Amino acid sequence: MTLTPLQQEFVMHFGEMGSRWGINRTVGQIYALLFLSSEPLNAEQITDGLSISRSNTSMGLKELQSWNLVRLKHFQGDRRDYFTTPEDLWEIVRILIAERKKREIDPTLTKLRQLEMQGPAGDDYAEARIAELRELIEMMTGFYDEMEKLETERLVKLMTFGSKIAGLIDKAGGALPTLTKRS
Amino acid sequence: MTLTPLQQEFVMHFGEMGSRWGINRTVGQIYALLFLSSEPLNAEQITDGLSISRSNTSMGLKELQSWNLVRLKHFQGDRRDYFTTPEDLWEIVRILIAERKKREIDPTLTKLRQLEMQGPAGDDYAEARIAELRELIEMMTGFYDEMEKLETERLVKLMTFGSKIAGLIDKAGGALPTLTKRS
DNA sequence: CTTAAGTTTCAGAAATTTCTGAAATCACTG
DNA sequence: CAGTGATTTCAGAAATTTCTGAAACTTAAG
Repeated sequence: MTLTPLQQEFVMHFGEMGSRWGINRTVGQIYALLFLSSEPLNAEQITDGLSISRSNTSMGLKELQSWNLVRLKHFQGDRRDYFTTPEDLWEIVRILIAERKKREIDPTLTKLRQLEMQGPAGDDYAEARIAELRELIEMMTGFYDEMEKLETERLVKLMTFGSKIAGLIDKAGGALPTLTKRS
Repeated sequence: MTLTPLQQEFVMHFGEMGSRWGINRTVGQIYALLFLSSEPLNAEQITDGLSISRSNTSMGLKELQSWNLVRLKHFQGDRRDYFTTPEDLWEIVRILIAERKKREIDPTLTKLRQLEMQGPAGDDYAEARIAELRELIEMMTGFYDEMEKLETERLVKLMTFGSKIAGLIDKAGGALPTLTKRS
């Protein structure tokens, strides 16, 4: 299992970006390799394609599975697991956003609500700030839920509207809401 | 500088979430503390509020400044630097998204374009996959650029449209585009 | 039941990241 | 321009994360 120079570069890049994306180098590399492979790969192929230890591959695949980013495949008469990434890139994007929301936002929303439940703490500014943050996050996750429901076709349409968007918003909802604050 | 229990919990939470957000514990804590403080704080107040070393505070503040997440303030007759977070939460959101895009997306887009420039590498599947990924990222960043331009009022309106969004898209852009792929 | 292929777990090694205290730098004041 | 208060830098210590090899586990076949 030798990688082409193109695969090499792509895989290395994903490895380097891994830490910025909240996964580790190996996980990034495994994902990149699967992403570029037209055929599903098994753990051994990944291990030697990336020159890492077999156990590291196993950990990485487990991590990718917990992210829902890989699909399992089997072949007749071969009991090894084979892995792929979803063909449809939009599905990958949806998964990524959903998982990041789950890991990076939901816990904080829960915590903010919990803090508000504890009742007045005698620090009006902090309490107001927390409430405001909670409201903002709720608005954004509400919007996310709506986008999530849209079929890919509609999403693509929305994304390609370009500068038409502003006019659309104005036409749709009547007057602009009154502002209560200025930054 | 003693923190109230509310501040304590909030600060600790941001510290714990820090690593998931791509910053370290201290940076998360410093930010949380500033976020809840109605008054700007100087490095010493932060240092002893969080019981960390003075140099760690300095590093953390530098990091936050590189993220554009804090504002510098000065007082008459006091030459120490005081720090705050922007009052307007929407501004914070905008900054966060812009910075994450810069760190997590732009380098990859650059790399993908560079790989395509290198010309045919004799791996059709990988090449197609890379092109497809590049196109998708371009579409998404194009959409981001549009959203970025919107004033907060319009953004809020869009976000609160809820289920009206789908209908709006259909009405605005004529027929749905034909699909070329199914996942 | 035994064997063997495949996979996962886990304790410690290696690497990386974060944090500290001391020293260096900066910049204002008298 | 010396002195002082504030801040930054930096080398090493501490903590955390990642990676490995060996052992344990799982499952199917003979």
